[in-house]
Amino acid sequence: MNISQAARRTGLPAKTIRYYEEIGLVAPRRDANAYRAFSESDLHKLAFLGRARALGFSIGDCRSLMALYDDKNRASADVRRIAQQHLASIEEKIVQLQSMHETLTRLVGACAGDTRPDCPILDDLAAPPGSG
Amino acid sequence: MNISQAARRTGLPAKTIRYYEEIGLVAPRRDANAYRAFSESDLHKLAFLGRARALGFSIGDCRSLMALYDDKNRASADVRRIAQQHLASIEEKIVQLQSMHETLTRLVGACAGDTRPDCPILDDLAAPPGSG
DNA sequence: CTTGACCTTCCAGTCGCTGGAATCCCCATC
DNA sequence: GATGGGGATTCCAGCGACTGGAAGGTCAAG
Repeated sequence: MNISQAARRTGLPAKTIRYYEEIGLVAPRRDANAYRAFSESDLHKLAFLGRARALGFSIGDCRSLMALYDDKNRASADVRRIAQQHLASIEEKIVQLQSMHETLTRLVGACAGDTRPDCPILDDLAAPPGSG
Repeated sequence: MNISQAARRTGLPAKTIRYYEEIGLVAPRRDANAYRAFSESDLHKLAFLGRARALGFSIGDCRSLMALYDDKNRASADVRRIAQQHLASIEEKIVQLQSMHETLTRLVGACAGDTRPDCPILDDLAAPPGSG
């Protein structure tokens, strides 16, 4: 199967698939004309990667997760640890974003958004409340 | 004032300040020895940038916001539009992260996390529920 | 034989820094 | 005047995870 078909089947851009090969996440065999030939197993790996990436796992995590998937003697604790750490970092990001969201919502709410120059958003960026 | 003092006063790493100069966000004058000499106005700009970046604005947005800040004939609507677009993108990110969080929480909760290989996390990555 | 859709590789760019090397400057001490 | 240490400077490379584009090879159809 050609790369464009593999792309269609996995939902990953062909460019991304090539990149995954380059960094050693998949290794499709090659036809005589040097075209990549994807097996069902390759597709399975790519789909695995796609789902892991969609859950926000880093490429490094994906590599570890695939290795664990392949290791039939794995301990599920190892998988769980990776997932839990990722979960924690997601929680951190959410907290940060929510804090930004809160501040921005307040500022946007305070700004008239008209043709006049007065702007609480800029005021806050120039000197946050309680600074003087 | 030297760069290290400017860094201390603004809370930005010296490297970041140099980078901001490189991309034209600040333009401290230079002493005879080529050392950057930061004025209070430079510090103010850097602090502005620091706060805007802390709210997640892109460098491009920061540039626009600073320009608006300097433009005493600005319309607050222009500022508000930038902030609102940013707010929308933050909301998008939060939604995405929350969706990841939900799935991961479920998977982590379902995984025994012991020495056995059975792992719902890997099962899900290999073939999500409802796929066959 | 040409057309056009595919495939290949390789290089550059994205974003916002960050680390490091090589060099220079300034001040204090001996 | 030499030396040492802590600044400062520039420039180049790299991060993560792709993405875009150029230059060229391949294949099936007409």
